[in-house]
Amino acid sequence: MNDMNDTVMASNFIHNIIEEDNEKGAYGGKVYTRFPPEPNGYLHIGHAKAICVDFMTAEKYGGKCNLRFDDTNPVKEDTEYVDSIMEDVKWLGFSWEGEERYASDYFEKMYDYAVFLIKKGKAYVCDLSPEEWKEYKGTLTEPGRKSPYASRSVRENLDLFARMRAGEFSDGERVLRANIDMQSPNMNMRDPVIYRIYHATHHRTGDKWCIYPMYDFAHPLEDAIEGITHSLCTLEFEDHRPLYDWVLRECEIEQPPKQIEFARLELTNNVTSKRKLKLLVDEHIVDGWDDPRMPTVSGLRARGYTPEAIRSFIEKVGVSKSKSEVDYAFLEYCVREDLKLKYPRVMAAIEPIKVIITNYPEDKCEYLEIENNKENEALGTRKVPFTRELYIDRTDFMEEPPKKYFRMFKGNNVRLMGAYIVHCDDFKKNENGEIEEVYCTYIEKTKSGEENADMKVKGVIQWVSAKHGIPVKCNLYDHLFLEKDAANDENSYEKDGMLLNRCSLETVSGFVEPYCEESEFDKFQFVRIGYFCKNTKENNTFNRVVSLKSSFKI
RNA sequence: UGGGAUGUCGCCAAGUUGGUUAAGGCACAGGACUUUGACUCCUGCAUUCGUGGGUUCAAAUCCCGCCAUCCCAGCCA
Repeated sequence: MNDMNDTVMASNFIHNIIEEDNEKGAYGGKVYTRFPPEPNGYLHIGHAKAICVDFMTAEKYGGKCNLRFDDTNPVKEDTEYVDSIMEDVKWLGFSWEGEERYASDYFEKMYDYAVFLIKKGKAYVCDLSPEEWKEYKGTLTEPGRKSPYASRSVRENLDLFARMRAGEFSDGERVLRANIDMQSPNMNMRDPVIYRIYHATHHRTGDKWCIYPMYDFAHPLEDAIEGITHSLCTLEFEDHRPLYDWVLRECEIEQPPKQIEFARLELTNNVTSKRKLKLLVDEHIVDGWDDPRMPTVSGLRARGYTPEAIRSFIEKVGVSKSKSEVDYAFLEYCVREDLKLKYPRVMAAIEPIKVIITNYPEDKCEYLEIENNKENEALGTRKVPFTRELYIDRTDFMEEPPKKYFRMFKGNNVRLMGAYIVHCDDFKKNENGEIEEVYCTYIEKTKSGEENADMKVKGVIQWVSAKHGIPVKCNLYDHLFLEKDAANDENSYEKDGMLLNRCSLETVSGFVEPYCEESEFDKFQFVRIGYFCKNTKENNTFNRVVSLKSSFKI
């Protein structure tokens, strides 16, 4: 259709379904979706997929998307989460249709529908306790038996249900069940509970209600009330679809929405379990839900990831029904891709080692003009102070270089990015045998534009003036590596059934270039460092994106 | 023989009204370029579509059997 110019054809089976619907004229060609979180926690990268799928599907077909808080369980939910969810959705760049919605706003209507079902003989009040119900409900392989209360008269059911609402019964004493089929091989269809009693204060309706609808009853009605056409959800609700359709049919909804399930997003070495993320916060392993190492939307934001990068990631991953786990490297690729031309780049020495240019005057300071982003001239230049004492990244110097190492080592020449070519003469170690200082001499007239500038050197490294550099603390990794990856790491340890990689929790102190007054440093968000990776294959290099925001946070 | 779903390169994932050599991206490898070993640019990377049969001139696509994995027995969502 409109993707002649799209370089990437994102795979998405939902599009096919919608296009089919549109051809048949279903829903009058309209597409109306919704993102329906339960306000009981912070959003993570997995939710980001749901958000993108819901909003982008609507966007693609010129439709609308609601934000709806599915607040049908007062004991689990809190307004605390509502704000953070709205903030995260907005940050991802989406606008929902009108005001945010709340399932609790439809409680009265839902109640009416329940009464309607009772009148049709499609729902009954059941007095069985949860324990007793277990015996009636059967198992996965054995059919269930009808509740002895299923035969109550409509009149009695109406009366009892009204009294449930009136608060005459205590929690758990009675429920309203859908009257469907105890023989069904689908457990969801064996007379599921559609209303239960909770004498609890709801975060929005307060004490107005003491009966609350169950998800399976409430959700299809919420969708119907809002005029949703395509109700997108994750795979585990596949078994619920017959019930979803049953509710809509029995409630005689005219243009019933269609539930479509897709696989949730899993990332390698990341957890998206609320329980585990909460553990990290509670145990102070991280500083909070928005710690830059967390896979939460707010964590990603703090880490310096852009909404554009996350959206493009979700699009590229595609939407299908096969359970999958996407390589974290793919997310990183999308972030680099988005950041590449967008932001100025500054130099840094994350694990610093001091370099002294012995033939450079002690009191001299040159301000060298360096491009902010070689690939995007529009980002201009900045002036970076160059002095006799510098810091370079520890990985850019080696006492005993392996074969193809062509950065700094004794006897070698390297280019200090944007500055001189220097010759490494010697180095000094401290009592622990660690490299303490490296001594170099700069080669004259090798600055950009000077006559010896084209002198060939194989290595180019980053540097920061020791006098001017700004100290930062930085995570060794930009996110937590958990579980599988940690299992391969000798430094990993277990915490409440969760494997953590110690390295991922450690921070190092380093330096970044000073902000230059004229250059509005707040726009310099990212430091890019190419260096020898200590933790993967030897001689392997990679480019790391570090957010200064996250660097300062720790 | 509970029910539902999924299985295409290390990771995602097109392709499923059967029709030449099975898209694309990530990762990886090799080369060119390079004042970031990045970026960019070339090149390579599944005779094979979970598996065994069958139908057919022709199957990843149709049929049958089998296997593997995931989900379902909350008065959670």
